[in-house]
Amino acid sequence: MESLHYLLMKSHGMLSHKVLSEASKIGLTAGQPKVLDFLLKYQEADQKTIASYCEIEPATVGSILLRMENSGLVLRRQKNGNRRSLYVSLTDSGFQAASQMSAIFLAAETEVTQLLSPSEVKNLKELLTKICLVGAEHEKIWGDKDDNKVE
Amino acid sequence: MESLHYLLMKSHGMLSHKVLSEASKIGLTAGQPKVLDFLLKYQEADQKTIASYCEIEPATVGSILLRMENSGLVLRRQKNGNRRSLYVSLTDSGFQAASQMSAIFLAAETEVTQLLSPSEVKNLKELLTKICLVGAEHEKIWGDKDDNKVE
DNA sequence: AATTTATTATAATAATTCTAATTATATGTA
DNA sequence: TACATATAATTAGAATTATTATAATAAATT
Repeated sequence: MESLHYLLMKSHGMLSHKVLSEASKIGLTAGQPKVLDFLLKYQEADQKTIASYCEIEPATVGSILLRMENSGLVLRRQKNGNRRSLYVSLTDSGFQAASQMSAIFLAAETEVTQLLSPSEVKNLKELLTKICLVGAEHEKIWGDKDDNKVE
Repeated sequence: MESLHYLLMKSHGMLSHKVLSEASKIGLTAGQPKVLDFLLKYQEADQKTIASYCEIEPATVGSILLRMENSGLVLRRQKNGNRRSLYVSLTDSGFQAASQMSAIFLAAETEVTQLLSPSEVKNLKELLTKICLVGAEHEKIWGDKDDNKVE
């Protein structure tokens, strides 16, 4: 039996490669799909929250968002007189790209889980969710923004 | 329920961050732990095989191995008169580093699975293995099945 | 044997990400 | 208010990764 590290590296790598291959066809670069995924789900957030969700550094999110802003996918603006945080949201063009990505995510997930039954997929997601909860204790993302979308 | 893509990104990211944080303390950079993991398990291989295992591009493996060779972790040499493939193996120093990494992998896995029972961890690994098998069909590492889907 | 095709690695370049330090802003406290 | 501390984003520079093209070699075909 392979190590968990290997299995996660490989599973994530396979899914991610499929996603990025499709994403590049609609002009998106590597860091952008996960940001679009977040914004489609949560509408808007400051950059620090996006960094935490995407498991990348705040400075990296900054450079990704700069490119996305330049290509018209997102807006960054201040909110409620807070001049320290920048709130990020999708433009119409960004919403369109995010919707396309959503379909791409789904197709890639279907492909990599082709050997699993629906109940196994559900089981897998529940187990992975328990791993994510360990990190969530530090980050407090889960729980205050609750999305009850069903599969 | 979050998407599989998100759950894999987050789980892998959490585990990977813990691993890399420890790896940097023993002088290893981001790409090196997974290569050491492979070599500890399989002793030696050509660069293409390592790339496939690590889910990264062959050219990227080349640059990772160049750095590892320069820092004395691996050897690259020809084998059986084949001057096209380079066979990579661990030096003593590389074996030592790989052993340290092995303990680090284990500790990180234990930490991120702290909310799972042993049987749940086993279950999780089995499900992830089924995902990895889909990729193996294309890569013919673990066996050959003909696949009608081509991109 | 000679030619063609496929494979493996490398080089050069570009893009991405990370680390550390900096700037600006907000919050807390005397 | 003044000051210290904490927070959010950015900048600069280094390191890493991916992409594309090329060289060398092996294998296959004629």
